[in-house]
Amino acid sequence: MTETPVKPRHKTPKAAAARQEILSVAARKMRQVGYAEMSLRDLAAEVGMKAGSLYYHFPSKDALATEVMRLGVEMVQQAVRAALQDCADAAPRDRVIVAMRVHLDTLLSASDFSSAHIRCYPFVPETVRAELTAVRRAYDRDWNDLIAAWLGEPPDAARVRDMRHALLGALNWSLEWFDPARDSVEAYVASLTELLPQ
Amino acid sequence: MTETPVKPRHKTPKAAAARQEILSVAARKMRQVGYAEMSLRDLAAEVGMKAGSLYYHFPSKDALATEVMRLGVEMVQQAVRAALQDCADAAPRDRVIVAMRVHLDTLLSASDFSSAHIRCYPFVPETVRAELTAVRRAYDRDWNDLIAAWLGEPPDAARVRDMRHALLGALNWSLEWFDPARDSVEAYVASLTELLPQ
DNA sequence: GTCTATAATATGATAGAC
DNA sequence: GTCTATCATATTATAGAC
Repeated sequence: MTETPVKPRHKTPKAAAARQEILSVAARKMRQVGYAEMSLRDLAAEVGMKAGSLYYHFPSKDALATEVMRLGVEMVQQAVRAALQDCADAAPRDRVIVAMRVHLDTLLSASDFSSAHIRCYPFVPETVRAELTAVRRAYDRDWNDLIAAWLGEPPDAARVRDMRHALLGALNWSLEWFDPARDSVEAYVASLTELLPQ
Repeated sequence: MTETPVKPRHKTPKAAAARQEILSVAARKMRQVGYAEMSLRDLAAEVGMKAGSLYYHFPSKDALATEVMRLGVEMVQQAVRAALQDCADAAPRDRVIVAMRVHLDTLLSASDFSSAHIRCYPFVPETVRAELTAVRRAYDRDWNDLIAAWLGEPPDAARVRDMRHALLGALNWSLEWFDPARDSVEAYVASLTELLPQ
């Protein structure tokens, strides 16, 4: 019962670094080509190792994908939460706009993990989706709170949910059309802002 | 130069029926499990034939998927166009709302082809996407016209495009959350209507 | 038109050397 | 920790019988 390291997750620093590299490349591949189309041979080659070596770090392709997608939710959630803390006293409508901007920026430039999650979730194995339910719900709740504060009393759960679906739909769908050479996050957020009732 | 049948596309009525059945099942599978995850063996089994037999009707999996997705755009486009003709004299904003309702209804209940297109397009082979560019652009133009009429003068191409992306994002994203047992197209369209400036 | 049989290839995963 | 080698299986696609 003496001092034991809280979480000796990584056997060595080298293992931790390799694991991180695998996750990063996997996130990029999943975003680009999808879950089913990402082969472990290609992934390993881009990391600089052989397919079999991946199994030292992850027990299965599913487990690797789950980790990528779990990190993806946590990253966008943390980014949005941090930005909201920096404008804690702003008007509720302005806080919604801040959250939209940060969510969008995370998807489009900051995190392959977040965009991989959004693009791959629909077609990932049921067991993987099940493991992501909790983190997804937690992020949904953040948006529900934000939107409820904006819409004001009385709180109408169905209306809040519809607004969340509409806003996140307008944001997440950008993965299908956004071209950094032509579009800007700021400009799109400005257009969306026109749609939010004062 | 005498009367020749305009398009003797189908060798026999039986072939035409089988081809249609294959397309319908493929649309459902693509919507449910995605393009890469749809195996021709499973598809053929659900149609009631063997995998090899599919090649009598389609030269490749890509060609089959292309046809499914092409039909998907045309179906939603025709449904929206028909509805708009029925309210040709309505106010531009109301015509946008009609188009939203019909687009949504086509995705969510009327056409597996349309929903298969939307869900699978991001991860389908580049060659398939290339063949769909023209039909997709045509449908985009319909929405541009509709939105331009609503926003009025002066026409601002970037603003019209942003509005199209926002509206279609809010609609298409419903494939990720809509549950017929809980949600209704009418209710969601009503919520979206609140977001459209008068 | 659909079948059987099979070619050619790719995949996720495992065992054991180093 | 990573490698080589391989297993077991799945895939798209083709050839030819019926």
